[in-house]
Amino acid sequence: MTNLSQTEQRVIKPGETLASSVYQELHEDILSGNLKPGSKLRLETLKSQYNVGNSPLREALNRLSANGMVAREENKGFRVSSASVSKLQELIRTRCWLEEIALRESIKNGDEAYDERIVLAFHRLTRITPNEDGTWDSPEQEQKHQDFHAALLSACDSDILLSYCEELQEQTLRYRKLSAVVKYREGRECSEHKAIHDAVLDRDADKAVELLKSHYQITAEIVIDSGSLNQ
Amino acid sequence: MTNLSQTEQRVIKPGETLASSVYQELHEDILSGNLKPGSKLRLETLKSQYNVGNSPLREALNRLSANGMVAREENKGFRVSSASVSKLQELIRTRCWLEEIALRESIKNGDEAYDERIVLAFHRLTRITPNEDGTWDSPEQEQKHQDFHAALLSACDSDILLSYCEELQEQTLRYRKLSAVVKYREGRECSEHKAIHDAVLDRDADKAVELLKSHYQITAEIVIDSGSLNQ
DNA sequence: ATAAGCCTAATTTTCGATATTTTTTATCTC
DNA sequence: GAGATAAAAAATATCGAAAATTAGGCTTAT
Repeated sequence: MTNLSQTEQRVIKPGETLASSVYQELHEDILSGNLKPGSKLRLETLKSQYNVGNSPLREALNRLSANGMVAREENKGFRVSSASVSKLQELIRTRCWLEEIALRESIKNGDEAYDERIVLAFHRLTRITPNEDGTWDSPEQEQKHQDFHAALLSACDSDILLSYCEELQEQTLRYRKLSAVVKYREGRECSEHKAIHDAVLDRDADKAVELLKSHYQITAEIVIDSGSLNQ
Repeated sequence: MTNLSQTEQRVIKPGETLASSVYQELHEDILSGNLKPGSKLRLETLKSQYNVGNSPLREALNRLSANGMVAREENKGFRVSSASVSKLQELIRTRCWLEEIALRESIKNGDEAYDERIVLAFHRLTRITPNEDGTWDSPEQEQKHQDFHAALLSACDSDILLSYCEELQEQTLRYRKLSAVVKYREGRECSEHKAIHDAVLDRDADKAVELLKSHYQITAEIVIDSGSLNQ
């Protein structure tokens, strides 16, 4: 286990709690792959690594197990939830179903402000610049990518559905990071986003849905083909 | 606050933990309405009422807040999540979307075993008998009702989707119990179930979906019309 | 050899007490 | 009196140690 997001000096923002801070750190370390799928999360180890006591740690782990990042087994503690090809396929399938609904609803309900959110988010996404080494991934760029996809669904008026979509988005991100396919697939991905952008602004729901779904499926296939998953 | 599911003598089954036991008790008391929507959940109070310490209680509350039964606010503790007409409407709308998918998938994938599960669950549902006072609600009967609806979706091969459906089902149950509309709407409800049963066995997905959705919408309207919710 | 039972070490779970934060109450000023 | 400020009270969040559970190794009997 390499160095985690080392908490040299923890800063707890007002209105935050130690537990939520640890939650975020664990969340990042799972997404980034510092904590590998299936690996045991021993409390003593984590306590010293994250420099916290028992209660906030347990609280964070319980919250993580709620959204599928961590698996809990009674009296046997916690472990990072495992990853497999079949789980990824189920994840993508479900994500396509749910986002189709959210996208159709958004296109149906979307007003001028909705269009503007999409245009703006897309603009920011196209403005991202590559790193020195030619790769495209960085936290800021990943955030803009997420923001664009969130904007697409932002006129769906079911917060419940949106929260499920967000959960699935995070799970997907973990797989992408595991396989080091975070790299922004420059040309291809950019044109895919543009096509979705156009279809939504045209209020062409069928086309937008098809484009979005294949966008996810292509990404998933790349992850699978990278061969970093078992089964 | 009336008497909760008083833990005269707590029995912790093997492979269970105190936290999960308290989780179940709290869950029941929220569903049953003993703990009212929006009411504050003071730790000291709960500790003495459920006769447990700090850690298992917090653990249970955190788990409950994950599936929407309890709302958590940093540094301000927990409260039973509030209930309103608009929330119920969002809930039902989302539930219809998700169960439509799960039902269509089930009908598509369903094999002989699937049909048998439905027939069996339906048979058990029709065999329920009224209480002495003519009402129809009891834990066992409610369980059979749940089992029938679960059977309808049981050939959908996305566990993720099914877990979301289950979450929404529990939320819906809370509303039904709040409004005391648990009472099995004898004739009407029974024939609705029969119609769904038939459509599914006929593999008529469109019809089955329509029937299921209106089944949920009718129930929701009854709850709303009962006038026990604000807004 | 193999399986069952016991013992010890490692780990998770729980408790009681302490620290921190929020809410209430009382006081002061304008 | 209204509004702001500060102390007091209440409630939440956290810690460190005790209790309970599980896992692995050892012995013993078949």
